[in-house]
Amino acid sequence: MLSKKTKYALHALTYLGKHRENKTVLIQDIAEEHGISHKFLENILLELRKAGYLGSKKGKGGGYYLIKEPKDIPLSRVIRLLDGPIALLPCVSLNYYEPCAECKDEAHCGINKVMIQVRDETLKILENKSLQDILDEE
Amino acid sequence: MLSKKTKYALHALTYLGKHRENKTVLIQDIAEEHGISHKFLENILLELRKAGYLGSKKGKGGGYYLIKEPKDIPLSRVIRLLDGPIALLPCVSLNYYEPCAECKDEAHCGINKVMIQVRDETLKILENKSLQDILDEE
DNA sequence: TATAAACCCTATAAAATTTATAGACAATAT
DNA sequence: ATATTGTCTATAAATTTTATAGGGTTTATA
Repeated sequence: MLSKKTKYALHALTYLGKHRENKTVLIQDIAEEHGISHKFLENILLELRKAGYLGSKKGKGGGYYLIKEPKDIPLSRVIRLLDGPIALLPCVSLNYYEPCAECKDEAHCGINKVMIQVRDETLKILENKSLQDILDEE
Repeated sequence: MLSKKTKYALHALTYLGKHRENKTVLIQDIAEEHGISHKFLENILLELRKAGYLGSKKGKGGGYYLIKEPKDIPLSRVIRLLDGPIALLPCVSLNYYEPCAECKDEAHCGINKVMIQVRDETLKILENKSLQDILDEE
């Protein structure tokens, strides 16, 4: 399951995607819309900005806005950013690889091999779904 | 990522699958093979037995053994049993459904709709990979 | 029939992670 | 000037995961 962080990130991105005509959107507005903590959301939006998905403007009249096209924000990226690996095991993660302590010989581990296949197929799904797909459904 | 519980379960199932000629296998043997806690693994094997994947025999000469064909143990089942939902959000889980607090109107939530698609495609993968596939790779 | 081996079961503790909060700081419009 | 709004880092609270503990029950076998 996705963490609340990722879930809130998706809601925030969706909200921003639906309000692209506005120059900026307040954290507060998104937080209120979904009944989530302003401060918690703040940290999430900050991460999204640092990752290059959002722009921001400080001071009165400030706020956040999307700086990428919704079609260029795949779910895989959002999940990796906030939740970490998409792979089911550390030993098959492309971006967060770590060996599994309990595995003596990764090269001959059937679990490893199968999980690589699962990872590749899962990635295909999550790379092909983007914020645009979410917006299209709203 | 899978929990250690699920990961250990997969290792145990693999071990049992590779030792089907033996009548029984000791918890201790599996635990030692992978350097994991005997007691922790005990609880996991118990769950696998209660779920109908393993049989056990008490007393001297006892132990665990597979009672299902490896091809009839899909990854989806093992993951659900030990880790819970496969769906990325509670609101799209088939087996562990719960509404999302921050979502006002599930029927018109694009995130919900897209996650249903992701769930269905993910399920296809995990239902089609079984313990047999792991064994075939060893 | 005594004994040791092995799983059964429930409870609890420890560790790690996730979720949430706090508060001082910086930029900007008016 | 002042109020507004994002920035950033630290810490606390809550939850979940991981691990341990220990007394049962069953069974083979000497």
